[in-house]
Amino acid sequence: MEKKKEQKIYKTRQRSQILNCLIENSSKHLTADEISVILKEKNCEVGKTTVYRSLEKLIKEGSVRKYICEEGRSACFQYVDGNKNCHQHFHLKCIECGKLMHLECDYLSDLEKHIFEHHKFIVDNTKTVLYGVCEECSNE
Amino acid sequence: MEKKKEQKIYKTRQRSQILNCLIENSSKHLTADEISVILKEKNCEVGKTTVYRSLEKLIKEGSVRKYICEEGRSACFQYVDGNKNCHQHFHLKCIECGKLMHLECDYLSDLEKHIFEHHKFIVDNTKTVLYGVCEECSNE
DNA sequence: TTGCGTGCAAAGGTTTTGCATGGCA
DNA sequence: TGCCATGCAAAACCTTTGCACGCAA
Repeated sequence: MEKKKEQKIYKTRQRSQILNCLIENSSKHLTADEISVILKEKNCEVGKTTVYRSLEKLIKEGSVRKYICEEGRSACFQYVDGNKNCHQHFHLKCIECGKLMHLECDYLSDLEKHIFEHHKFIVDNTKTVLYGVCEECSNE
Repeated sequence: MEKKKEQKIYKTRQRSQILNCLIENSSKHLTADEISVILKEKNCEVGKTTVYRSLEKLIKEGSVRKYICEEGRSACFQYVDGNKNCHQHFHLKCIECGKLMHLECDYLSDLEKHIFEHHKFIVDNTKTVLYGVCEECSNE
């Protein structure tokens, strides 16, 4: 059966601190390890296993997204506010400095439409990151 | 010194078989492990270490590209014919069936231009893959 | 003969799993 | 009290590195 039995979700110190950390850093992609380090610095130590398991649940809930980052050695996570329509924009990530940019732009919304209409492909910008070099880094 | 001394490249059985394998599968993204398995099935066993080291050199030469794939557990590699201008197109990858599509399309070349002009970001479509769902999979 | 290439074994790094214990409801 | 959550340790993966030997030129 596809039906997975509803599981109750308990509210715990660890889970709220992980979520807080993601919210405070919602302009960035964080790795599981970075989350763990940030929390440790705040004296809110949380085991790595717990970080991974909490992220998994948050992803299922839809409040966090998982990205595959440039170096591919580790995944990155980012909070997305379910209320803001973060589905409507793309992300650019600089391969030099790691900066992440959210791109709100009509042209890009058209892109999705174009690809769907002309190439019959439904782009999922939840999973898509455009890699390249940002302005500052390209000035070097 | 930045100057790295020119290294001679030897022609070996392993290296040609790896390259052949990539060429024969140039419509797909292959992981290092998949390459190793394909070669084993052809009775051309090549050590994994060698696969990784050869890929590294092919990437430097520019005849192979490395992508970060969806599941993020392993990198994917793909042969690119230096003569065809593979820099001019994007790749779409279906997250359901794994199919990879090459998108030759003026609209998309404009995309790069747009992002550069309006957002000051140089997209590297060598590293960029658009994820989503292909036509066949979306019919299910 | 020279020095790059190969492959085994081991190391390194990230993520997952098993299991006993902790803690929310 | 019932169950989910936590965290340690260990396993599972992917990739890189060290080293001795193989082999192209």
